[in-house]
Amino acid sequence: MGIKNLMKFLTSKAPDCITPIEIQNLNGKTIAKDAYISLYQFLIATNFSKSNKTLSDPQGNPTAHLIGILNNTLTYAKNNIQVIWIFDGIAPNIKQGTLDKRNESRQKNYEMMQNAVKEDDVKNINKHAARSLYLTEESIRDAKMLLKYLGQRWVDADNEAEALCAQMCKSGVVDYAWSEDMDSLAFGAPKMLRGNKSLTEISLEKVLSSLQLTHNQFIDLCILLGCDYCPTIKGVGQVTAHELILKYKNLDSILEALSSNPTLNKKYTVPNEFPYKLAQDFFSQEINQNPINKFVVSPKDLEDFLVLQRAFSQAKVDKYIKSLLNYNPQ
DNA sequence: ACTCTGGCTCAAGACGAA
DNA sequence: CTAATTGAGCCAGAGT
DNA sequence: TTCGTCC
Repeated sequence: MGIKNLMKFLTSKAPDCITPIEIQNLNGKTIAKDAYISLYQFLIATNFSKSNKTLSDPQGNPTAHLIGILNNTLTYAKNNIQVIWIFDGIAPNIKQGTLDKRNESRQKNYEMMQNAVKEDDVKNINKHAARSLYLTEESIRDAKMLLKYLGQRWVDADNEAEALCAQMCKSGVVDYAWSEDMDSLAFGAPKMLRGNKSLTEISLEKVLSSLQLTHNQFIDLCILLGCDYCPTIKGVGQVTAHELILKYKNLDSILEALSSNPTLNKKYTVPNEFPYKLAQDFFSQEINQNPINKFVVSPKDLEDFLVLQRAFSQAKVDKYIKSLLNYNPQ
């Protein structure tokens, strides 16, 4: 996932492009937020790392991600920040192998959990429950429904949410692309945000000026470091990758140099399958901007859904709605 | 001496009562 | 046989 | 600041 070691590399080679930012300083700003990454964080943090207990309603529908959305929305509303949640569409072919593998592993873990349940093996139940965690269609539907009732905005991306976040930031629809994945920079987001409670801002302009690279050269650097869409050249890590690009200007020339220079060729071995052009195209493609779904707060729907259908405490939901309306007058 | 790699370990969200 | 997350940080070890 | 709870 993401660009391998990019954060580490930037921390050492371009420290001034990374700045901690207080949420108060985002007052009036708009953010495109990668929804799946957030929802997974909520699910995993709540279900996996702590008690291994799943938060759900009596019917077994997960609710951890809904709690996350509620807290998140209120925090942003308090600070006068507009969020547009971006949902992933169809995964690109280039990534399908990884996804299949993940799904298979989840499925297996789910079966193992069922077995553990039969044998009343608590330790294994927890273990495999955690590893079979995934966002179901129903969970996503719930999440979108909740965002709707909360008066939030969301967009379905055709493909990678990450890419659309970056595109929206590039085209000025939003001020920031929020993601944990450093791919956003490769996709060209001028400003990205990471983190939840303690936020970090990363400026693409500063990245490029510190590293003395154009954006296309930066994309080449990301490919050399390692991304989801292309293997890496063995022997080339962060330092060498940067040096090679500064010296040869682009990936084409680097490969040319490697193949024509026996010494270099021996040192750095390019894999047989090295579809770097596909990766380059992928990072620099124009993304279709799908329509933004926009809604208004609906206290009644919120109560029906959360209290009646998902077993949230009436008192908490009331309190929540009250403060949301307070910060977000209709 | 510098760089890359692999193996290891740890934490993983938000709130609020105490 | 075989089903065990992801990433980040840190350190030892190997390659140049 | 820590720790239990959120459903």
